[in-house]
Amino acid sequence: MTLLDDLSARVGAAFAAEGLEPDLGKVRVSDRPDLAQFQCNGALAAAKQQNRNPREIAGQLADRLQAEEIFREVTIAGPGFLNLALSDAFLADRLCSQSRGTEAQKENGAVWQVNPAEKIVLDYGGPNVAKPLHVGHLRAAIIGESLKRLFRYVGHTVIGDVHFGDWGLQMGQLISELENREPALPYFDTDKTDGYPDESPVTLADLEAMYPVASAACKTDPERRAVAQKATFDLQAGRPGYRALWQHFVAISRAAIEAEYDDLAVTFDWWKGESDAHPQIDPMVSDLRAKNLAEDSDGAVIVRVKRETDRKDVPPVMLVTSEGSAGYHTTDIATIIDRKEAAGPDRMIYVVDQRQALHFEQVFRAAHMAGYFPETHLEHLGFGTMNGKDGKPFKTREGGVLKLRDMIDMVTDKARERIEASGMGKGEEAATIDDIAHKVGIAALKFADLSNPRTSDYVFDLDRFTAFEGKTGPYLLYASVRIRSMLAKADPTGETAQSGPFQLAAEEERELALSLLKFDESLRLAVEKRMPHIIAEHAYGLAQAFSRFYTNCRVNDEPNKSVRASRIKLAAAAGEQLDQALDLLGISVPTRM
RNA sequence: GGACCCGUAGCUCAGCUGGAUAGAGCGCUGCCCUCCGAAGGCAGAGGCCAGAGGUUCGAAUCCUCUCGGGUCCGCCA
Repeated sequence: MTLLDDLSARVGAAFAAEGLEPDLGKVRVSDRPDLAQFQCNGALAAAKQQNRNPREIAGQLADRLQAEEIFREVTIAGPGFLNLALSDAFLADRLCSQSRGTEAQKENGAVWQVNPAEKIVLDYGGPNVAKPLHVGHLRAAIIGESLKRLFRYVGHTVIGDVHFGDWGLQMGQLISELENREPALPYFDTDKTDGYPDESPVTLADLEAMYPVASAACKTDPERRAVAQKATFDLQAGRPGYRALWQHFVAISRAAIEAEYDDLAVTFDWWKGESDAHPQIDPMVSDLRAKNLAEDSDGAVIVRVKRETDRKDVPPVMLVTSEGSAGYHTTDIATIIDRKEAAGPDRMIYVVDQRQALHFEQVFRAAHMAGYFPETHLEHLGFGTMNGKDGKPFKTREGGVLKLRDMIDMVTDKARERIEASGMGKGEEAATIDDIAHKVGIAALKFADLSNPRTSDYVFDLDRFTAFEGKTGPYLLYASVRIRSMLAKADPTGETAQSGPFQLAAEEERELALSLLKFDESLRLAVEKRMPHIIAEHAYGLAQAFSRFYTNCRVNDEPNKSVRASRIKLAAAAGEQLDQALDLLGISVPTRM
């Protein structure tokens, strides 16, 4: 139970005792920290329902609550707000059990656990063979990785799936492009059915160069397009040479893409591709026909998913095009079947650009109608675009799409500049500096992204993101590193933090304790709303609370031994929770800066 | 044409299941380093919450309309 749930239950009980609805006792963090720590506005609603004076109701509630030991002070204010302050003993006790809990639950969870726990397939990839990752993949990766960690931390089982684009027309385009360039290769010899070379005939650079050429040619030249379609068809039908070639393409692309994701500290459990769903497609189309859900229309096969209650136009799902190929609706529905068979999950969640919202709605409806998976357990979590300073989706100076690799280099270089300018890392080896610069750069990028609500667009601003001051990733890393370095000096053995009670006498100690205790509520909100920025906010608020504490409370040279021990414990708890929060955002902290 | 999202401080953005004096970061002004690394701390200036109506004891938040910006709307995925 989170702290707010606990308080709400207690206040709700007071409402019930007054013959009022207990739900009205909902407690939240006060929006007037100068007046109270927490507040409850339920007396106003109760007064409305019963046509009574809100201040009178609030007064009766306050009398009841004041009798409870956990409240230091319960007052009424304004039209009937209940203002609550908790006793220091309760805060200390609660903090103590939270710290113990964190210690004891390291393996299986957090200060707050979901109930019931689910098995979730989380899709946050979507890279394609032969196409380097670009900024469009960045947000899915960053947000998805964070959600994966959050879900796991609170008890869910999560399978992260990259959903590799390894199957469509692009494959035929690449195969036919290579056939044009090097027709003598054994893969194109129709008499041959096995014994192909183990070594790929092309490098990653070749592949990445071939794709745009092939793609452009197919757009302008119908003949080229027909050849590519034929190659796609043959590949899918199992032509041995094409299959062997395809495996090379997939393998070299995957290695490159996986390395880039690694750079972002983003990992996947499954590297399944669209090809894995392919065997499901034909039976699925037959099944949909048998269920009278699929119908012919203009030479194509479609599934109508529009509903009477729709206010907007929901076009049908394009199952098979008039050219006879499966579209991406089809692949996505087949993937649902494949995932269900492979893992039997309770839920499937897609972290994909907001602009795909209609697509997923169509797919989910079709899957639901066919009885493949309940629509209520299929979620599309859309996200906004990362824009340039002109407010339009981020482009390079030349107007092209920025590769992720270049983006990472850009932030890393900037981070290195900042580190050198600030005199950090002096005396460190070059390799260490490189590691720090990389971590700082990635933290800058990730925190800037995750501190915005998932659904919002935001503006990419390199200087702002990489600053060591303010609400940035580098600042939080710095805060974490400094807490650790301070503790190493004050409490080299780490023993102090293990024993002794928390003593909360100074206002800053109390505020830091409160900030630490709000973590559970942030976790719950972040998980329920699927919004990592709530954790980012919490991490920053915690760092601020720590700064105030550290500015105003002596630690190392505090003469009173038990006060000193308590403060060391507080600092250790803050450091630990800050690192935990950063980890949930997918941000790794360097040991030194 | 239809549907959805968004207009909050000079800038970048929170807050939106209605509640007290609308918050944060950057930038700006003035103070503050005898814990550890000034990362910051304290004080301050800066807002008709796009505009107009409506519901309500109470609206940045809910409803309607207007203006401005963005996105999507069956055969590429």
